[in-house]
Amino acid sequence: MADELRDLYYHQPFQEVIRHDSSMVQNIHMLDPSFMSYTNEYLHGSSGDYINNSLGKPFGFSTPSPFSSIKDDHDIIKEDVDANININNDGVVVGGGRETPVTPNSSISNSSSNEAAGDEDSNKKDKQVKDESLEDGEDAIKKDKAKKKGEKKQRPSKFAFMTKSEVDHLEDGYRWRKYGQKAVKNSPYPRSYYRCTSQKCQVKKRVERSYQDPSIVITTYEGQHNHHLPSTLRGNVARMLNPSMLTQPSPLMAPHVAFHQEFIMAQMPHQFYGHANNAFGNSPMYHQNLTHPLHNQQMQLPPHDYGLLQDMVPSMFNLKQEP
DNA sequence: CGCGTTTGACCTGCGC
DNA sequence: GCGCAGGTCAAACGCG
Repeated sequence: MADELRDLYYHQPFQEVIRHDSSMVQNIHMLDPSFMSYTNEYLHGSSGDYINNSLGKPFGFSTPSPFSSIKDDHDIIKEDVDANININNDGVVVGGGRETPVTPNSSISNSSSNEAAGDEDSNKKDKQVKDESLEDGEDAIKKDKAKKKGEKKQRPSKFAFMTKSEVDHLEDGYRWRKYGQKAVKNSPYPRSYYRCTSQKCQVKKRVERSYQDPSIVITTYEGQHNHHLPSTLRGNVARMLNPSMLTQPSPLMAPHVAFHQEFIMAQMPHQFYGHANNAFGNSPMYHQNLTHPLHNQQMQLPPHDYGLLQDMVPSMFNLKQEP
């Protein structure tokens, strides 16, 4: 891809998304999956994870996908079939018997190759393999190899978004324990690895700063929480549902943090914030924040795309209670 | 003392 | 097989 083109695609998603009073968090934007693929390749060299998990199309563009040079769309579709998600030629994600329309502006990066249960399973498998190898060296290794031969290692569900923030580790309501930090190739900024501190919860997240725009933090969630928000934080989240919070932020939470958390959770797909997300059902603020950035972006699009926004918002964010 | 961070070592997957 | 890069582990440490 030509360098100018890269720059164009890189900057496109961040055009005037949302402004907040706080200078700390100026805008938040969910990553379009293919954009995430692109940024990761762009930022860190070829990264199979994200490319393989690509869905949909990049911001601000209709067909054809400008990222086809990175990976053939058909390949992407094939891989996402495995993930119980498919994409038709109009960029509509189809999966699990439901259709979720995704506009070219769709910014959710949900690379769900398997759900959290699978994630947990794969983690357990990994541990099991380790344990076995400790118990019985050669046999375990043989078993392991046989497993690997027969089945591809499943990737856990991932969900990435970008945030313009001065803070690296963004408050999102859950408690995280940092378990690693690595230098990122071609970037002066390290990548941090966090794990949910709740027992038996296997959710992880990676946090890194874009070296192209150091004000942008790229957060990638992996897995699904199997527990509710910590109660103290949940109280704050509930408080944020009150539109008056716009002028009266929670005293326990800095305005930018409160805003940030609410925004993240409102945008996050249900599967990633299963329990907590329900709280945002019909919050006026919730809609205000959601439609705003998309609307702004939509201004650059052909009129027919605007209709998709109406389809997308309810399907993505109308948080239905699971039976 | 409990909890979270830091950091070097180690493991794993992938491309050549 | 080798080297590289990403990801994880776990001991040491800091903090409240």
